[in-house]
Amino acid sequence: MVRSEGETPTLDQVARLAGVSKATASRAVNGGARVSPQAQAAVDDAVRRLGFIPNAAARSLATRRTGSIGLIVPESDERIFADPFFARMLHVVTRSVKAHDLQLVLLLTQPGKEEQRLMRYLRGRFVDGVVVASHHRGDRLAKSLADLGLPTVFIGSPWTSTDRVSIVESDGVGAGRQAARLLIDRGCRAIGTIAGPADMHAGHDRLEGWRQELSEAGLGVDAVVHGDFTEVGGARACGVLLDEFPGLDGIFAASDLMAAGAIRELAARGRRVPEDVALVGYDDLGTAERTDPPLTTFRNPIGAMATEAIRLLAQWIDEGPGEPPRRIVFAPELVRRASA
Amino acid sequence: MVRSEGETPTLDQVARLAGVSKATASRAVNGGARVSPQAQAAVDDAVRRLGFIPNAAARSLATRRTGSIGLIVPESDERIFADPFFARMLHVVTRSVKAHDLQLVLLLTQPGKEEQRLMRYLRGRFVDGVVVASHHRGDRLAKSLADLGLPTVFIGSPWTSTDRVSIVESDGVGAGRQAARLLIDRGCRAIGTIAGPADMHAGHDRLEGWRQELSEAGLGVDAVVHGDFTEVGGARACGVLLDEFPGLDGIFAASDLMAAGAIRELAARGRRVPEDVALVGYDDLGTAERTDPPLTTFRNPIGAMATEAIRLLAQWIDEGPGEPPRRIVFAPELVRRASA
DNA sequence: GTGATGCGTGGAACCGGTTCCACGCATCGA
DNA sequence: TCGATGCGTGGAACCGGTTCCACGCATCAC
Repeated sequence: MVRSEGETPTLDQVARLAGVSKATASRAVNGGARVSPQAQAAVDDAVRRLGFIPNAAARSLATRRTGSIGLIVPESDERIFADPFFARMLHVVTRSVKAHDLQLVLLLTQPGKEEQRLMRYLRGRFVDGVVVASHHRGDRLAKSLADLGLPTVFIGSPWTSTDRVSIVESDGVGAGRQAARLLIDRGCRAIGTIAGPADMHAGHDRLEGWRQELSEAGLGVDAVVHGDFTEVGGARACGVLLDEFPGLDGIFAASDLMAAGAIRELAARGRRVPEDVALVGYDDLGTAERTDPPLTTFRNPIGAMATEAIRLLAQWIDEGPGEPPRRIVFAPELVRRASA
Repeated sequence: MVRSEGETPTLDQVARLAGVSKATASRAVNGGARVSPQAQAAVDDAVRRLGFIPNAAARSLATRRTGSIGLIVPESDERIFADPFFARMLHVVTRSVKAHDLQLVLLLTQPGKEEQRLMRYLRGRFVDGVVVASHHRGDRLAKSLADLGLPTVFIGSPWTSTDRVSIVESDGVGAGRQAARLLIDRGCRAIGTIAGPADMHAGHDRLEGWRQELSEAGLGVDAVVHGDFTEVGGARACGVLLDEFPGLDGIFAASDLMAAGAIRELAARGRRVPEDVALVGYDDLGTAERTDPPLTTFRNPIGAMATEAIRLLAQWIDEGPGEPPRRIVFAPELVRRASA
């Protein structure tokens, strides 16, 4: 390289070395529409010789684009790391973001807390848009983001419904119904559920579907305990459930991690799965195959949701929201194993 | 707010509304050195009324600062999520970065792969500096970053040693020595080790210390198997070790996760811990307390290292590297529990 | 009363790109 | 031969801030 140490070459230098104007150099660097082959070659050569990389800030300032998007996860980091849901999510998002040639900025925030700080960051236009995963009831995030006019896609429906953000979600109600139906069909008559946190849609919807199906079948819907999507919480919830409803013969847990906890608790109390109590989980992210017995569960379409979310966001950034913002629903797929 | 929807107010508008020049408005917005109380008040008021937030790109362009730093983790995402090391690291880094009023950009890359893409990003000056955690032998990262002139702090020593990056590390050799000494002192005479990956300093150093201490004590140093820092890998390594050296009465595992695997394998073979085989781990990030028996281990000073790394980096960004870049070593602390 | 000092201020240059627009030139159909 | 067309090009404005510097004015010591 020609340039001296430490100095970052500018487009001006490239242009001069290539013997063209800054304008032409800029065009050549960006794909080269309306640039003659000779000019293109000269610029390419100069870029190589100088080791030129466009300055991000300057480019952002002119184009009003940063080329990066934020992933907001309003969740404590303990949960983020404990729950395979997020690992899987991050994995897919990372890959998908690369495919669109974007940079991912991970924005971890405690739910509800530090919203000021986050919004200040977003107002500074550090990112072109955001994906929000794991929304909680109290959060005013959806409205704040919409007010900001920032392209936004939620994975999982936000509580404060607004028609100014796009949403990608899975059919939790349908899964809840299917789970209940499956337990009913195998002969269970006293069916309980370990629901997710009441302040999250994922918890709410699966519970709602379970309720609907049982009600229509004329069965009781009182055996409900809310867990926190962790294994320990699942075990505890299962204990509470069994104390109150000793005759339970079927349980739907809103996540595999909680189901795994339930299995432990059931084993500790000498109840066999599925002979004494049939168990259905939700997620199918590895955990379900490793429990004993392996869990009958629903495959959470995280991959599809995350991919679609990034696609929608990229499209929105490029072409506008496409009136009105979209809402896309994926159906979780039942995976039968031994637990029910 | 006065402004119309969707339009972002600029400093120019603030200045006009406050009846001062752009220059004065800028000074007032940034802490207000050399600004009269009246001007300050007028600007503050205008900022509030317009809802002004400085445009990040423009500010970056002028100041040559972005206010964000990158955390590079050259590791597959499975490991990142499986190993509590990273969870803890990310937790501390996040908090520490906030304290310095910086924004964290998480840069996950496969070790060795995609270096082109990463370096292109970094050359674009999206971040003011980087912290690198978990460096592998093959990576040319240290040299590339140094060549770039980007403020860089490694957590854990890089292989390609260069004096142009700062390093924060823990004393792995010392820990290895202490572990060996402890096993010798409790009477072990056939001591093996499940080392970390040979391509990582964390693996190499702890092994080296173990070797030194045993050699000086006149004991054999042949019982070495390399694991991959995972639980499954630890169990497998332990199996190999026991097959080759059935008389083993002490093992030093370079991570608690691998030690946990070793406990499982030992149990499966009917060997009691610590009666038949004494076991020392490394990390003490929760895993060690939950094994049966609880592990004697070393507290990996991740919190201290991460905090110090961010502090060094922030200082470097503000005041230059402070000839020459620093190297800081923390001593892991022995935590005695039941396994040895 | 005078010159030195210092503070608050605004004009203007600057950071490093992108893009509008006008212009010159070659090509083409009539 | 002439005017219309279109392509490649460069000058210059622009994105939205920060900061250098010169200037006016009040204060102060002598």
